[in-house]
Amino acid sequence: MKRSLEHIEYKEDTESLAKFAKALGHPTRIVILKYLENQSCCFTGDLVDVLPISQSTVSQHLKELKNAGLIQGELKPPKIKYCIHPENWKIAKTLFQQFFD
Amino acid sequence: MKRSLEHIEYKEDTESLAKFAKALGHPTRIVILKYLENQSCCFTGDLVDVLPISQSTVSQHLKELKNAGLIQGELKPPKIKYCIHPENWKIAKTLFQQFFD
DNA sequence: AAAACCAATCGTACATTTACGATAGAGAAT
DNA sequence: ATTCTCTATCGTAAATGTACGATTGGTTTT
Repeated sequence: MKRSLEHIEYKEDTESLAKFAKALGHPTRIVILKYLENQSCCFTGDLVDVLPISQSTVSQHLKELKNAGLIQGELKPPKIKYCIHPENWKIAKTLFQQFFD
Repeated sequence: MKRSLEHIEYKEDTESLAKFAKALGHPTRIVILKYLENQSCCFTGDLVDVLPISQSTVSQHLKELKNAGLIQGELKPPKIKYCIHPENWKIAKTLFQQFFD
């Protein structure tokens, strides 16, 4: 019985696309990204006001989007300004376009 | 301390996009869908031969893709023929296009 | 009728995700 | 220096995801 998850090798594009897709795989994160697309940028607090979830959960979702490379955070003390990460956003867009032909 | 996960209401398009994205959120499923896009259709066994994972795991991934509506299965005894679900595929494509502008 | 084949499902183990409240830490304002 | 504000992180609980081998069930072939 094998009981430790093995990691399998995939092509880089496949991994990237899956990573981006995974980041998009929660409605809250879709809302956040749509918000950022309209506003171009915003602070964490703005999202906390808009979303029906706690501050810590919003922060967690932002962290995941950041880890996936879809957004970036800039220190604007005492706040943090989040924006779409333009280059990676473009890469993601291209990967999805290619994927769907 | 609240310890049961609440489900929050989102717009239908947001939910749909997140659902499709979630289904795309694993490299194995990306590979399966790419395979289906090229071949147009295939049997479970074909995928088991190609992928470095067990039959039951492949079956599980197929189930998730089916639940997300991205593929459909047709009985071709003793096999099962899987194809892209054209209508939903188109919907997914459109949602991603809209999302990325 | 029995054997063979294919693929779904079951049972299980472990990892990851999602949510919360509480706490911490960095900077600004008093 | 102390207080206030904002947000990340910690700790925790519950749900979901990912993988496997074993089993089951339907269909075909023998």
